[in-house]
Amino acid sequence: MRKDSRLSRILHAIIHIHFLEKAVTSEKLGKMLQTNPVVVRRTMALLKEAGYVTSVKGHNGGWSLIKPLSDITLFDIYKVVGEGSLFTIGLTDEHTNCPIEKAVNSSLDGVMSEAETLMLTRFKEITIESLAKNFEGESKV
Amino acid sequence: MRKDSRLSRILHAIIHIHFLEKAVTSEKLGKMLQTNPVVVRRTMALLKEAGYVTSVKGHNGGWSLIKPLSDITLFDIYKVVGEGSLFTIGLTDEHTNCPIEKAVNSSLDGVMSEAETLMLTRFKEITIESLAKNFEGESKV
DNA sequence: CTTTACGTAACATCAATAGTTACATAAAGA
DNA sequence: TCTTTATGTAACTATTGATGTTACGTAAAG
Repeated sequence: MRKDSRLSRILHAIIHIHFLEKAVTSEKLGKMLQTNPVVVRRTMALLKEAGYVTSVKGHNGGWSLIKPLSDITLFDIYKVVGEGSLFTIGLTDEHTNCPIEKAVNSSLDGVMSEAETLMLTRFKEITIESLAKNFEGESKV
Repeated sequence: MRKDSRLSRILHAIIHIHFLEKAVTSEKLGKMLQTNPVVVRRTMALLKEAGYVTSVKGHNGGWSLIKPLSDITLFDIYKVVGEGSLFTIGLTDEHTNCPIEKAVNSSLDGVMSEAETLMLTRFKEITIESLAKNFEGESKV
């Protein structure tokens, strides 16, 4: 199944923007992320809507951060990307009348909920700033 | 993203088979699972290959359990379905040279691995028999 | 007024399960 | 032996959402 890499991509982009002095164009971000400028705009639009970045048109335009990375958690960005389930495992018809199916779904759902809670808890503990410090000693751009 | 409901579906099927006296045809299982007999065969073939059920052709044929449900865990069935990642979150190019991307991927991967470990641990703790007992007091077939 | 960038619509691509049709094969039963 | 019942599979199509791409529109700088 094709994966949703928007979370990973946004994090990557936001940290690059953080380390650059000027506004960064979608063109440049596209090269850094190895993707298309339109995809960059589409993805960054989510961040903009959530109030983490601004965009400026025309010469010297591009994307800039509004909030410091220390104020943004992985959970914040996770919410930006959206609500889709975290898991590739799907339950069958959830409005079934079959008690067996209900028991199976309930059990799987319980385990997935527990794992989701764990993940979101971790996401809340991790600031983007801490990610940006995870490669000390290496070239930062 | 389209979900993989094979795990849920196999569990549902295996418990129905358990509660029925005779071998169950793909046709009947299809009705119970609200799907197509071919999809049932395709999915059950995985179970057969792993040695949990047998199939018999011709009159009075169909699917039967080989092992008792108490000997099968949710983890066993999870393995039957296959190795695809549990998460809809994907990492970007994992062979990148960009230290930022590496840090991001590493962090996301850490959280996902922890959650996966939790899930698989739970899966190992849950027998299919326990699922089949989860609806006492209700009609069992 | 030209160039630079974002903003966005519209469409094609991809990936993996699910759904469907069609037919081969094996086993039971008359 | 012939018919019916089932599995076993191949070969498609449908589905779904991110991703990739082309094409314009619009705003801002020079």
